[in-house]
Formats: sequence, structure tokens, C-alpha cells
Amino acid sequence: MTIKEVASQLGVSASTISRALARPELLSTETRERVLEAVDRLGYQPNLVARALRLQETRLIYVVIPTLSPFFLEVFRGVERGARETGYAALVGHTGRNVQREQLFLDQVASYRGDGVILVTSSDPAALLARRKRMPPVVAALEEIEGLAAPAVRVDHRKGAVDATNHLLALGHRRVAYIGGPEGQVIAGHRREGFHLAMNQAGLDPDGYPYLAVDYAVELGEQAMESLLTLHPPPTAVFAGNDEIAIGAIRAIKRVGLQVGRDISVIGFDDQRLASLYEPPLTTIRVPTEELGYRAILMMVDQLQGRSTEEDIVLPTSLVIRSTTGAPRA
Amino acid sequence: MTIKEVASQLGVSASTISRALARPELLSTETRERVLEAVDRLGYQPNLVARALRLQETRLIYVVIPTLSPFFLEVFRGVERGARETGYAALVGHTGRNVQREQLFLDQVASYRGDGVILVTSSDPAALLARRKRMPPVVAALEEIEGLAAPAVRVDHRKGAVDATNHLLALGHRRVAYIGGPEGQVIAGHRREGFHLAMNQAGLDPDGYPYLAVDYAVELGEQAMESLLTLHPPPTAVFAGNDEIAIGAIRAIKRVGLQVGRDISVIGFDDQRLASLYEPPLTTIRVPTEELGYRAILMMVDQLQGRSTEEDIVLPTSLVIRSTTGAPRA
DNA sequence: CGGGGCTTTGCAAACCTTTGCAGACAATTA
DNA sequence: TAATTGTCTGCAAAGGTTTGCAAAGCCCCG
Repeated sequence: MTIKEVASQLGVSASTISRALARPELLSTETRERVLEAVDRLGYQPNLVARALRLQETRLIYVVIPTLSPFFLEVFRGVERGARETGYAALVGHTGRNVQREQLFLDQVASYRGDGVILVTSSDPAALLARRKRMPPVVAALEEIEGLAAPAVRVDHRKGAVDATNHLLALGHRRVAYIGGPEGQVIAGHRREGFHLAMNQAGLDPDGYPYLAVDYAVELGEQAMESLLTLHPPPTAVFAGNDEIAIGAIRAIKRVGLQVGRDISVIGFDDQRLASLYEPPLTTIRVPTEELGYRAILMMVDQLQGRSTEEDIVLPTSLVIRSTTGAPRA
Repeated sequence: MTIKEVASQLGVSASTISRALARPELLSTETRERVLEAVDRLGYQPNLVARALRLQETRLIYVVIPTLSPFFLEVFRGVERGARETGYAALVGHTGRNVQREQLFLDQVASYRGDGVILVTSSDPAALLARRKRMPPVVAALEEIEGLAAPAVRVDHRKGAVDATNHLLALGHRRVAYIGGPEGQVIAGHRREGFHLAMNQAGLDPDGYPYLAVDYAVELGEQAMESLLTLHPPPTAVFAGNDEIAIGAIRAIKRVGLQVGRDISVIGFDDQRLASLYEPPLTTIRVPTEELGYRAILMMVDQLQGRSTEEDIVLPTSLVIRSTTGAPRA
């Protein structure tokens, strides 16, 4: 059922049908009603592909995330909500931190399949985008993208890490270790900087324990913690680069018979759902993931519709104290 | 950079460019090489919207899920992998179990924006699809859709539930309660049937404890378990409709000072990531979620490309014994 | 040397909308 | 009554691609 078929059924032109749906005030009351009735009766649905071709906009936004994890899912949830509210659809793609896969998505957008891209971190985005021929509008979510003039909706990872570290220090800890996210990742870097900053400020050596950079996975956090436990003296507190690593660390600690929150404190980052569910519930730094995604898509739409979006948006993190941190044993 | 621009740069027709990319063997070696070189040099990327309009296929598959939970995320991950392998893209939409939202997605596909729909459960799909004008190809994942002649890639929930119940019975439990998924949901229904079947077969009354139908959420499982614990005598084992409910039940049990796996056994369903991570690790029925999604998209593509897909695919579930089930106390 | 067949390329239509422009007609004003 | 203004509708082009058909050119064979 195309617009022409509806038109010929009614003995009017296709233009009239189009206008009845897009700008009904242009039609006489009588025609408008006849058309709308027929559209309804025949179940006509405009072909979105044809419309996209004509209007040169697909109303589709690509969201590129590194992995399909619950964490990024939260961000996507926000994007999806905002997209729905503004009449867009969101297409999520995960790259598995693989540059080629990332390239693939950008290609698709470059092929006019999407109106814009929301990049939620990226392996090497600046390089990628620079060599794109047709540069689609980009918004960065979660963290700014180095070397790229794209507006960002982000969080101050450095400050969050300072807060986390200070929380441990305020409890009286002096032997604090840091298990960080993957080497080379921007976010992981910032969080580590925050840790350094706070430790230095307290007059402590941030490199008192080896810096272990592991990917965001429970198993890897567990391994890292195991190796820290072999040191003498072991740390009394550990700051983990995210909640999954923290959970891993807790598992390792439990396994050797120590009690988390009493013998060793652990603090995470992100406040994933897992954090509050776990036993014991995890002390962590909350990142407003859903909100991040929501703001990012709104910023994207603003940009697409010609409203200015100069400024980055920085959302606050907050310390959520649960049960895995406490004063060091006397 | 359109195909015409490339063509005029080279002094050939647009057809030649198109053929160089789609059916290179039709061109003379010389022309082919000239064209491909120019395409590369100019960075020409075919406009996918125009192609979709011409070919009447978008190479986009909609995946409709009830909620953006880690569980459905697993299914989607499989879909995404299969889509990538076959040259499709997958667009995920969650309905929040809201019929209107579901309608919205189907409308979009009906508007030729997607080539097909993978429905991962649905509120009232048969009714919805019946009144759709243009019925797109549909594949059901996870569970068949009642009243709809769509092929399904699914799991035998009934049998899985029988296995779970039998595991508890084999351990010696006689006072077994069931906390189920939301009322009216097909999958929850089948799982409950399995529980009934196994209990009856063992000569036990499946309705010895009230049937509590709660949504798949930790908090609700917790509440349900609380109410079971007030009964005299309380159950010695609980079969939960999914892992989240099971985790909730465990929390309630822990809270009253009982030990899970010794005082009361709990078994879940799905084997979500949470299940193995939790303390204690959860005994559950594993559902091959990722595989489910993968097979579903392959079936979809088969259907779109005219290969026959008559038969449902049924994947096996398996019992994963961890630490939350054990023999009842003497 | 003429005709048939093959290879290679171009023309033009089709996919379905939207929208600028202009025409038709009615109503108003001089 | 003629001219002007305004309202409503249709025509046709444009958006970028693919592909059936036909034409052009070439080679080969009789």
C-alpha cells in the first residue's frame, strides 16, 4: 500500500496524501477528513526508507559501545528513552574493543544509514574519525574523546577516583593498592590519576603497590587481588577500577579466609546493579549511567536540529558507602 | 560523493560503478580496475538508504525484547553475532511489557524500515500481529508465540522445570515451594507446569504451598520468600522461576539467619551471569541464551532468503549444580 | 565479406516520498 | 465587471541506487 495507491483510490494526488499527514492545515477540512479516513481504512503506512532518501535523514542514531555489558546497557537504556521521546531510533553496536568493528559501524553511518553516532568510549576514535570521509555528527558519552572536537556528556572520573581514595584514607588506611582498568583506556587512565592525586596529597606513595592493569572482568580482578595478597605486608585497602574488578577482588579475599570490610576494605567504581546485590554489598562510586545516555542523545538531537551544543555536560559522581569498607584493624 | 559523481569523474555511466562493486565479473579487467581505484581514491560509499529503496530490503532486523535486562542482553548478543556474519544489522527495542510500545516497533517494521522481527516473548503478540496490515517475517526466540504461525527457536521450559524439581526431590526434599514468574506470561506458565508435573509424579501436592507469581526481580523474590518463611512448617526447598527471584529468595533466607543449601535449598532458572557470581553460587537450570539468539537470526535470514524454515529448533537446558541445594536437614 | 554470437557498456525506468512552483478557482475589492 | 488576493490542489523534480534491455563493438566462421 503506497501513497500513490491511496491517492488513486481517492481520486486525489499523492501530494495531497502527503500533506494530509505532514501539514494538515494546508488542506481544506473536507479533503483532509476524506484522506485521513482512507489512510486509516487502508492501513497506509509511509515507507520510511523512501522518506529517508527524500529528506536525507534516517532518524536513526548509532550507539557504539565497547562491550555488551550490563554497564553499557544502562547507558543505552538512557539513549533509547531519549530517542523515543524525540522520534528517533537507536541502534546499538558493540566493537569488542576491536578497531575494525568500530570502523564498520562508522562506515555504516558514513553510508547515510544513521544520522549520527554516540561513541561510548572507543579504542582509537580520533584516528578513526579523522580518516572518515564524511564525518557524521558525533557525541561522546561517559568520557570525552581525545583529539576529537565532539561535545561530550561525561563524568569526572578523576574526581570520582579522588573521592574513592579519600574515603579509604579517611577511614585510616595507609597501605592502599589500586587495581585499574585496561592499559591505554582513557577512562582507566583518569581514574588512576585520581588515585595518584589523592595519595600524593595525603603524603603517601601511590606506587607502594604495583599497578595492576586488568580488563574489566571479575576473573581478572580476582587474579590481580591474589597477587596483591602474596605481598608483605599486604594492602589493608584496595581501590578497584570498576565494580567487576572489585567483586573479583572480594572473591579472592574471601577465598583466603579474610573478611572484607574488616580485614581488607574494597571500593569499586560505577555502582552497577551487581554492587548493591552482592554479599556483602559493595561500597563504590556511583556513575549516573542512564542519565549519561539520556543526555547524550538529547545533545545529539539538538545538534542534528541545528541547536547549539558547545558545552560538555559533566554529571556528578557520588560515593555510595555500603559494607565492604571500614577502618583498618588495629 | 554519489555514484553519479564517481561516474562522471571517470567518464563512465553510473551502472558501471554499480556493477564494479556488485558484479565485478561483468566488467572488462581494465574498466574494473579503473573504477575500483577511483572508488577507493574518492572514498565513495554507496548510500544504503537508496539501495534499500531500490532493492526493497533494509538488511535491518528488529529484535523486540520485554526489558533491557542482562538476560535478554545475552540473547541479543547472539543475534548480533549472527547478523554480523550474514551482513545484517540488528536493532533492539524493549517494550517494558507495554503493548503500545510493542506496537510501535511492529509499525516501524511495517513501514519497511526492517526486513523482519525477532520476538523474544511478547505481551500479546498474536493479537498484535493479527491486526497488522503488512505482516513482516517473524521468528520467535526463547518461546513459541501462541496463535502465531512463526517458527521458533526455543527451549523446553517445561522439561527444564521438571529437571529442577526432580533435582530437589532426589535430594530428599518433600516440602517444596514454587515462586513463579509473572502471571499470564507464557514462559512462566510452562515452567510452572513442569513443577506441577514433577511433583505429581512424585506423589506430592504441588499446591502444598501457595503459588506466588511475581515479576522477575530480586526484590520481589525476596518478598515472596519472606511470606513463605512465615508458614508452618516452612518449605525445605524452593524452586524459583528465574535466577533473580532465586537470589531474592536467598537474601530473605540469609536475613532470618538460615543457611542456604543446608537449612533451605534454592534452585533458579536461566543461569544468568549473576548465578555463578553470587555467594553462594546458585544451582540453576542453564538456558543457552546466546545460542538461542544466534539460531534465531540465522533462521530469520534463511527465511528472508527464501530457504525453508518449517521446523522449530529446540535447544537443550541443563542442570547446573552449585552450592544452594543440598539434602534437607534430618 | 556478411552474418552470428559474445562481451562490454549505457539508457532509462523503478523504488516511494516530499515540496517548490504554478494553476485553478473562489472571494473580495475598486 | 475587472482586477486582485487568497485558498487549495496537482505537476514534476529530486533524492541515489540497481538492473532489464538494447546497442555498440569486436571476433570468428562460413
